Amino acid sequence: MRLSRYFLPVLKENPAEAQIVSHRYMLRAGMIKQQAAGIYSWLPLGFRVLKRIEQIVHEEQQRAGHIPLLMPTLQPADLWRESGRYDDYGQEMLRIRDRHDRDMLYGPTNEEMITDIFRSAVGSYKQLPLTLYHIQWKFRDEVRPRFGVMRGREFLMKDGYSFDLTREDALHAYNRHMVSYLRTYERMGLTAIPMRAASGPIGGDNTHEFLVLAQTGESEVFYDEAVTELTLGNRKVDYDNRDEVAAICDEFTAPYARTDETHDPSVFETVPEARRRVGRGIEVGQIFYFGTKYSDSMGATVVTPDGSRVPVEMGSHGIGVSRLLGAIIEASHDDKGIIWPEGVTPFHAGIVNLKQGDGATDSACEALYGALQARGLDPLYDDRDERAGAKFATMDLIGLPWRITVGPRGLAANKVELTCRRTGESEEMSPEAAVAKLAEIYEGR
RNA sequence: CGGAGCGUAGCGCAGCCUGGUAGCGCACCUGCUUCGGGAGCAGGGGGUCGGAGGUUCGAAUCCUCUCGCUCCGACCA
Repeated sequence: MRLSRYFLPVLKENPAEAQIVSHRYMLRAGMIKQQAAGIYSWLPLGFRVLKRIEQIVHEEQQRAGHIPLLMPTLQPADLWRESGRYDDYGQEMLRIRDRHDRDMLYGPTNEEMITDIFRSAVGSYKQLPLTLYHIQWKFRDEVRPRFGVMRGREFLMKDGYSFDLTREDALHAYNRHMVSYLRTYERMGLTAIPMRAASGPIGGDNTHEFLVLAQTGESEVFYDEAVTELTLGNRKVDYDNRDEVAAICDEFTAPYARTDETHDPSVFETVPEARRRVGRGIEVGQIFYFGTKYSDSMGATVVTPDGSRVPVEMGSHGIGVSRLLGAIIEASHDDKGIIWPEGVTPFHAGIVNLKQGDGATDSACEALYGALQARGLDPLYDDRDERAGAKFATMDLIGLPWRITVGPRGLAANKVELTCRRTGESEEMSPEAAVAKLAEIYEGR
């Protein structure tokens, strides 16, 4: 993309309403625009990142064997009357009436609807296991939205629903989700720690929240530092192998890691003092096994091998897709702006032309731009007629992980400068070498 | 929903107390100079002061109502 033809409305000054760093930078970098309290337009740069995150979530869900579909944002109230939640949910649920006076709602979640889909099409244990998911906009009419996309009213969420015959099968689905989530967050450059969560009124015994450590996090967290050092890396995982999947879950849940809701000081004391940490975290996902709550009340049953009929064992598993942008920025920024992890960056690299209009630099930049694209990369070429300082400031703000600086001085020796946003380190090399290095960095991503 | 505050140009703000025909910085447009970390000079465009009603000769300013947004608290992916 050529910046001169793009739509990137960056702000030099901080908007007054933004309190936390991710909100400030998302506004300043021209990623979002607030349209009402907790409701945002996604401008081109923000939209790109949102789509990258969404893509990673899709890939990892499907790798785990989960099947995508898409349910509507608006739902009929009757489904929710069946489960009893129409009355339970309270003011957070946005209720709407259509022209025929039918009660509708803007879905805050989809358990009822997915259960309805399931019961109308599945009747036998032979069709299990099944996990269906979608990535769809949700609405929760929060009393007090804040922190930009971290706590909006409208938000994009991946929610998946597992259906199994037995509790044991359902726990495998639970574990499968845990591992797929670990991989998902890792690909986004995040350390998200699974922490035992409070089961709440639904009463399921198995639920974990995934927390990204950040000073601005909403929840206080207590953990063994050892948990932050665990990674999946390039491990191959066979998601059908129960023991393997369970072993990974054991590995990642063995060190103490809890939110204030489930924190147990007496257990925490058993962690060696040098490794005990208290911090704050941003919740970016939750997995939940809840058994037959909805299948019971809504009649989602299957016939078992012995001919009897039982309600299916269910779980629901969510990732806060739009919230992740905020979480990633909270976890990865400096005083100049955002620092995108390579896995989610809106553009792979920025090209800064230091002397727009100079024949040699212009053509060198054009050549680089074409060469990067030929290698399958997506560069942002700052071809505006701006001074160097302004171009650098913009690049730093929008946080592309790599920058190629092209000026007449370096070009005289056939050199451009490749700069890492995260470390600030620069290296001079030929344009060809810069392209080759970037291609190598992004290989496999 | 309890408490506090703010709506004046695209963004950040002053002006309001003490009514008298709206201002500053950034951004934008034109020209010249400048050109490796948000340039300088000169000129220029842009605002029914959130909305409605009221008081007054006269309202951004005072009064009433209303809408929107923000912060603290309770609540939440």
